[in-house]
Amino acid sequence: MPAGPTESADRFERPRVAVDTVLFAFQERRLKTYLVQLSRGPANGKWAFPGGLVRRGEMLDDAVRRELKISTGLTDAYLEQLFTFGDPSRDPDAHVVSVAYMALIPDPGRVSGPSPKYAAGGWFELSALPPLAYDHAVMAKYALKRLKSKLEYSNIAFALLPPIFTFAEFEELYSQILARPIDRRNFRRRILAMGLLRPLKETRRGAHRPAALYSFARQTLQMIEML
Amino acid sequence: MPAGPTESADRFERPRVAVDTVLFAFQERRLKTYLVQLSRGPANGKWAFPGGLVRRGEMLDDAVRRELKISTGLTDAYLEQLFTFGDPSRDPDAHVVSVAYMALIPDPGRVSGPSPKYAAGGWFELSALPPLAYDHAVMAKYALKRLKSKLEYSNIAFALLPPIFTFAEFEELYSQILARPIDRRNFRRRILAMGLLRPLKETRRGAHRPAALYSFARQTLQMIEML
DNA sequence: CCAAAAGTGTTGGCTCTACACCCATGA
DNA sequence: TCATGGGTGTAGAGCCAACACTTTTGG
Repeated sequence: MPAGPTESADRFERPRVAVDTVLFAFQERRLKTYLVQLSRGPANGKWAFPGGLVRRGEMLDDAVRRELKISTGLTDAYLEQLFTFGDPSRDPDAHVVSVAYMALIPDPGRVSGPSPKYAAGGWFELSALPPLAYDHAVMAKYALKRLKSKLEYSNIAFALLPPIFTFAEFEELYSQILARPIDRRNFRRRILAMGLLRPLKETRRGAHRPAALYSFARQTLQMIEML
Repeated sequence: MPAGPTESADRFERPRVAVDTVLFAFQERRLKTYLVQLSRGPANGKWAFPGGLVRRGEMLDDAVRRELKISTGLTDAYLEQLFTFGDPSRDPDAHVVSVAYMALIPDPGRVSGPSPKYAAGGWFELSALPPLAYDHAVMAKYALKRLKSKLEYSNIAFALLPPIFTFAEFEELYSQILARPIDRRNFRRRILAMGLLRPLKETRRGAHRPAALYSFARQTLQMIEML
């Protein structure tokens, strides 16, 4: 005697608490985000950011990490709380208050397929998202806005880049995510002057002139006026 | 046969959702915040920001407005969501996830006493807060930080000032909240150049030279580089 | 030797900061 | 006329944006 959606909703006296995670990675010179395809519920077939209900006694961050592990296999990511969405009609099935997080990782290749809980999972360019469930399109906009603004006044890029990278990769990340061209000379001068990056002695050899390698001076979030 | 705190906590399968509101007003040349004194629960006697549980089917903003009305009689305020606090041990009595809001009003004199739900209520200077319940001291810091930074890149001051004011009052608000001296000439030049304020034709007569009056050009939040 | 990406300086304009005196009024 | 808060201008320094060619390598 399974409960239908409506009856199910009535079983809860209070709003439920969930977390949803907008996971970003920079891959093939593009910012991408990870989505899962729902296989049940009123939004069946639509895509969504991975998320789920918070358990009793669980920290919000722990709930995010748990869901991230289930959906992607990831055990480490930079996490930042974004906003809490509480419109009772955002999920037609029940009153779910969702705390949205942004997660950043340097290497999207490490992500394993989603759990059987979902029909599918994959990376999407932000300009070509499939139809999103609930209010997740709003979350996507909100997350991108936050990421853009943090790029301009913090060293948050460290969470999207591998430990060692070229200056061109660093600059490409900025110009792609901010969606505007960046003056190479001015940008390099400013970044190096503020000591954000640590120049390494090695270079990366490729098809052309070798590129000097850098790593971040600090791997923790620092607020700095950048642009 | 009232339930004790422990038994009460066990009745809920899931975390509960609450809102708490850090209400700011600028009065007597000082930034003040409104606190209520708890008259029951494990934090009995301590002070806290007004708040309460979100009801089923209720928007978060509506819950904030409802609690604000109960605690202060206010029906209008600028509201902004700050952060969601979800540590399960933040309330020793139950797992309560609290969505913190900042509220701004121009006239603290309008606030009426708190509901019988609370032992007392009143305005406090931020430098002299009484012992706060739960994690409300963290909320206070968070709210102040947000207010400071928004003063620097938006016209949010409109929500803390009456419809008509002198430039000296406007400047005093900035220098007090940012806790640093402001160069009167440079500040005035910049603010007027960016068209943030609308000069009125009247002046305010007092004990000394009359002061020109201003109002905000826009009464809605505008993001602008200010300082 | 050619293609492709890496790397490098200067200048003019603009913005920001520092700073001190006169003005208008009521008492 | 005096006390008090209101109101005003300039100059030097520092910062920012615009801008194009040379270098290094692999193929």
